[in-house]
Amino acid sequence: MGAPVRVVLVDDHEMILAGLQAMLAGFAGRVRVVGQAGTGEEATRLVTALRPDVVLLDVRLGPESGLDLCRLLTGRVPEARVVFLSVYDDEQYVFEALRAGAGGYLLKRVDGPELVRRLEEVAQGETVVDPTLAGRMAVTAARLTRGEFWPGANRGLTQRESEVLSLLVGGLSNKAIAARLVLSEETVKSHLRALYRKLEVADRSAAIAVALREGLFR
Amino acid sequence: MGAPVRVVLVDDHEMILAGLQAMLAGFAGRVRVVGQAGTGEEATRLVTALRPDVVLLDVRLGPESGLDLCRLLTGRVPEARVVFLSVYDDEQYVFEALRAGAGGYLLKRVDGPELVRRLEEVAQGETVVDPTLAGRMAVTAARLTRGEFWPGANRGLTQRESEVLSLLVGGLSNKAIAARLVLSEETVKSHLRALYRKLEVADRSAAIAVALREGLFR
DNA sequence: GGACGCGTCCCCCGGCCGGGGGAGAGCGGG
DNA sequence: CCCGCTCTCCCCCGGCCGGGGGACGCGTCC
Repeated sequence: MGAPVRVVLVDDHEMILAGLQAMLAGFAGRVRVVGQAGTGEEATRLVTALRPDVVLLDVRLGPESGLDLCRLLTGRVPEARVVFLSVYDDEQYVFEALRAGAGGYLLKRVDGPELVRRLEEVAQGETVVDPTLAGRMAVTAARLTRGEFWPGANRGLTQRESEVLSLLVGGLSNKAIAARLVLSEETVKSHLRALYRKLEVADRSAAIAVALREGLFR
Repeated sequence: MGAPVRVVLVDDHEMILAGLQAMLAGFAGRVRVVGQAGTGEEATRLVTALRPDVVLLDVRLGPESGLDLCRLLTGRVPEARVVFLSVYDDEQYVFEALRAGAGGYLLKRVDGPELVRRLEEVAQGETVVDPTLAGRMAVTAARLTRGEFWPGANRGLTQRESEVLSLLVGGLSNKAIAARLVLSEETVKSHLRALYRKLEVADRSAAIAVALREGLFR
């Protein structure tokens, strides 16, 4: 079995941190919490200093994005595996998390023994995804991984437009896209108008159809 | 919670059958083994007669193929969900199993409580895949699912609804769909409302996204 | 410095869309 | 024979969406 898995917890809710500590307390031989942080900045300092095996990270970190933090951490400390802990059981989130370099995506309803098992697996290089989500994803997966990261340039799409398009393909409304990208709805509409012109379509559903046909999505 | 999940066990090893029976014996209120079979022929007879919620199936059935049996069973008794139980933790097998209409793929190292939980999930329509496998699959994915059928996942769409959906996926507006099918626009809207309910989405773009994800377009 | 592209945000307006009610016809099974 | 399902069509209404105008700051390139 070897040494216990060294874990850093990151969540902006004190309660969650305490809960996780309690949950993991009974498994001292297998998992050891070596630090906890409430903000991205704290987390970055801790992780670079402690170089843990796993970082357990909430997707929403107050105003900050857990995804951005994940990208930062995996870039800076590649041997530390980032596992998201979230309440959102949406496949879309999982894909974004994995694309951001995450080593796992678990739902907050896991219990202690399962969490410990997952942490051990992830420390050994496995990628762990909540089983219910993973089941659905197994069927979806092929399509989404077929394209590369940002091949939107085929139609002269800008970076931002590609991002908007990928969310559009995910079936999100203008409002939802705005929320996801932290933008005004008007800005999203503005990008969409440009998108429709470039894709030579009249509305969002046709845009989705074209994007999928030409593989412009993510 | 409702009635216990009715399960039929299929394996060519007497020992495995006995083991499963013993494992599930302690959960009589949640899972009930209503039959067991050692061959594909036996299994087919049992399943068509008993119409269980779940069929727990070994991938290797002596000389016979569990996959073929799965295809047969899902074709003949669509409401019964087939879950494979295997020792092979190879992604390839999982994809083949899902393509054959399976509702799940678990490894023989599951313990009682987890197996029971999985059986309940699968009976409720979830697709369950062993977490370690599923994690890998999420990243590696594969090319196997491209445009394949998925018997278990038809959302009870009527003929007409499917036609409307396929045009919807093509990016057509209500008016265009009406013209193509020689219908009133109101009729199209009526079909769409039913479609949104069945796909559990709020609008056309989300419907397109779901349809493409789940491959229920024609 | 000026032109240009990009990203952000704002206004107005008309039309399409989604949700809530229906209704009537046909068809098959209990 | 009636029930349930499917398919067809209707009205109203509120909200979302798409298209037309912009504006401003920020970089880059010449």
